[in-house]
Amino acid sequence: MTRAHQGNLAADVLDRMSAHAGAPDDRELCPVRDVLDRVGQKWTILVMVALHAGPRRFSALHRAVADISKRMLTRTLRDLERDGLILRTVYPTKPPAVDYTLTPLGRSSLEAMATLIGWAEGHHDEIRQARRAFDAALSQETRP
Amino acid sequence: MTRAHQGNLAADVLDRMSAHAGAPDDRELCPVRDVLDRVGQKWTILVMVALHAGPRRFSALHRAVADISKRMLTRTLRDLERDGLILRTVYPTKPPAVDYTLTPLGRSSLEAMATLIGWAEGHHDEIRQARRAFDAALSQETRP
DNA sequence: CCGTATCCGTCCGGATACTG
DNA sequence: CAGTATCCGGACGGATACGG
Repeated sequence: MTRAHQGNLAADVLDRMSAHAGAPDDRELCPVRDVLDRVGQKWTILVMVALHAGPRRFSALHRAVADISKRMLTRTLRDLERDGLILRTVYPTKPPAVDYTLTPLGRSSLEAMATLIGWAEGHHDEIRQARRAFDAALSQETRP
Repeated sequence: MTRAHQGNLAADVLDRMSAHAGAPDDRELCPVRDVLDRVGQKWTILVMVALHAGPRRFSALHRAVADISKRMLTRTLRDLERDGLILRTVYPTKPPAVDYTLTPLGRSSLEAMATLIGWAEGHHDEIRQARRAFDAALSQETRP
């Protein structure tokens, strides 16, 4: 009775969610909103993944993520640091160097995300196919 | 060599992501963006969870999610239908009735989401604590 | 090197009113 | 009942320029 095995854990979580599903979840009360909003932010995942292999400096991250602006990289890193998912270290050299590392909390969150990422990879084709079918059906009823 | 066991699967996914991390992921190429953008949408998860227990009608969903507007409920349902995650069925009664059901694809995606939801529940306190610490440290250096 | 400051367009999403 | 139509504020996020 310590811990359900993989298969039923999901159902367990979902059942608990169904219970208080209609609550006015004002972020303080709803962990799901709080966490998933962050995950949904445009750059969060990419930055976390870039950090997965080890500590990275600001400029290294800027190169790794490629099409992120400095502004958005800074904002994303600040948010993650504030949530305790990454650690920011400043070395008082000249010019100063800064690096970012995943905390244990950050690593565990990344592993939770990996489940979803894996699902995305595995089912992306099905989704794209469903979309094409939907769009095709739509344009046929509009202009027969 | 067929398939890694649970623990290493996450690392496996992440390693593959690290590889092509800097690609100009224009949605067609990057399943991660594609799927996670949807997950990050404000109402997606709540609606999916509401559907978890079984088929629901439009008005039932409207009550279940509580503070969603009809406009946003409609949009969310359309998006999910387009992606093949839910199925919309119209009964030509008078007035018409419509219900929504998770497809097998939708159910499997919900289970992937449940991992993240579970993580969120388990670590929300740590995050809130990290935030308080961060904010406290910030206001001290600004006004000592 | 590592950011902050400022400006500004875009789009998400809420409120409201109307329809078959 | 199950939506669509329209309006609109505000947040998200990019470009650019500047600072320690």
